[in-house]
Amino acid sequence: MENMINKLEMIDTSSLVDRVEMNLIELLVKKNLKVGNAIPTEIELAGALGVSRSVIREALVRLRMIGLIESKKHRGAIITNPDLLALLEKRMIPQVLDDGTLREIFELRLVLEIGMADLIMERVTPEQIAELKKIVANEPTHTESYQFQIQHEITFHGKLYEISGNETLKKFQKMLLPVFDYVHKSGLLKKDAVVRKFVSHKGLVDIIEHGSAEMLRNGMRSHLENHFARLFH
Amino acid sequence: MENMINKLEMIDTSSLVDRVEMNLIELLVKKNLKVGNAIPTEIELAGALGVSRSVIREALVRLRMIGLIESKKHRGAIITNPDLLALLEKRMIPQVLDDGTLREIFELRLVLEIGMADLIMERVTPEQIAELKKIVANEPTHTESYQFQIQHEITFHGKLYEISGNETLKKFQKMLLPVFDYVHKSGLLKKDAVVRKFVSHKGLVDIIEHGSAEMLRNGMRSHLENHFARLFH
DNA sequence: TTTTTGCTTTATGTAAGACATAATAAAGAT
DNA sequence: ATCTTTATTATGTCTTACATAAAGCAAAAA
Repeated sequence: MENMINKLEMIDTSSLVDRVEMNLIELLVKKNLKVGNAIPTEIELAGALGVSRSVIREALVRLRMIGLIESKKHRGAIITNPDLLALLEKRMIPQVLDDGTLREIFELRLVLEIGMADLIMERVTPEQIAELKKIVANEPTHTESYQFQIQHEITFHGKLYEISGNETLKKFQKMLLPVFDYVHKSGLLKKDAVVRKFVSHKGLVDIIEHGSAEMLRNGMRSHLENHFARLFH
Repeated sequence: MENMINKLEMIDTSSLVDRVEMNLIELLVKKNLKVGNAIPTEIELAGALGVSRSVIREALVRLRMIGLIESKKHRGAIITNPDLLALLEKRMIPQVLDDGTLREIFELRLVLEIGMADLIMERVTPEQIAELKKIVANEPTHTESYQFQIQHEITFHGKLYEISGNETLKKFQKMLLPVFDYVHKSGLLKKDAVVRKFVSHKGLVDIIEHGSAEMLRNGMRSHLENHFARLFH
């Protein structure tokens, strides 16, 4: 009895749209279509695959949602260079993420900022160093509003992402921003963490100008110490 | 003339589905629905919003694609906790990503692995160290097949992601795997890089067992030196 | 009583046809 | 040649209809 059941294979329970979706992705990949190329009209696809237009439409909506195509109203769709993260951004609604995930995303930021030291040191230009100096010159004092201090943090660290020269990384950061704001405001992290300053923004700039990647990694780790402390205890 | 144009407001060019989509997201967020709660049927939603079922369906497809809801066939949809990266995974089709993005994603891996040193050192357990030792004990020699060596790389580094205790991070790695494979096989990176071994897997395990986060960061950076060299020259 | 089988209900999956509308191209007017 | 009008076309939206899978329930079988 048991072994009889085990012999049975899962039967394909995918819907028509599921198969059409796969079919279309395959088509796009196989045909090696370039960015900007138009894809056939809904009616043509429906005819070619022998399904109704509603099925095609639904499959196309999916492709659009995963960023494979871009639809122009009343004009059809074209292949697009998937902006990997623009879409993720839509899903980044802190209110609907559970606490564990929010925490993990917060960790991810720390990981990224420490890990990108090599990219920064390799690619930073003198102009960018000047810009960084200008930013830290306007560093807010402790007496200024919380919101203003946060904004300054974002400006400084955002600049670092920019210097990394990795667009994907930068988009990632942009996407994570609302989460940080939310995590800070919510009670997710222990509020009563020590607010000691370790390596300051200015210290980081000094390292970028005169130091090494290794020094920057360690400096950044120290700079983020408060955050780590709040995560680990 | 100019100031006249500036006074004009962008007119709303969104489609009905666009608005219904926003409406539904708002509904879900506002009602503070919990994971697992069912949402009204398509017909009810169509009635309530005064639009046709097809519009509702299309909006629901979008919500499903961004992971806000999960549909059970013929039974309706329920709220779900969005798996941030499951969707991204679908878009990770190396063939449709342009070279620049592929390169950036490759960099991202290096950034992550260096940056996650602190998470590893904070959370690694004695059992996990034992597992790591087992993995490096089976290290393939240079004479074994390329594919086998790659597989071993994945096993080892995958374990590190696991030890980091950050599920989001781990999913991220899983998602990036096909890209690495592709990047290696394509001519995107200079093939003739020095294939010198710096810190070995075994060296990393030693650090994890007896060293510090700082040492692990530096060790990992050294371990990945070949990759960096190929990126930076 | 327990288990199996079949029925009914319900919501979604799929189809087909119709018309509205916006973007573009073609034709016509100046 | 430039501007305006008019087709043309593909998508956007609506409607209706029917097929089908899931779930619960009732009837039948053990």
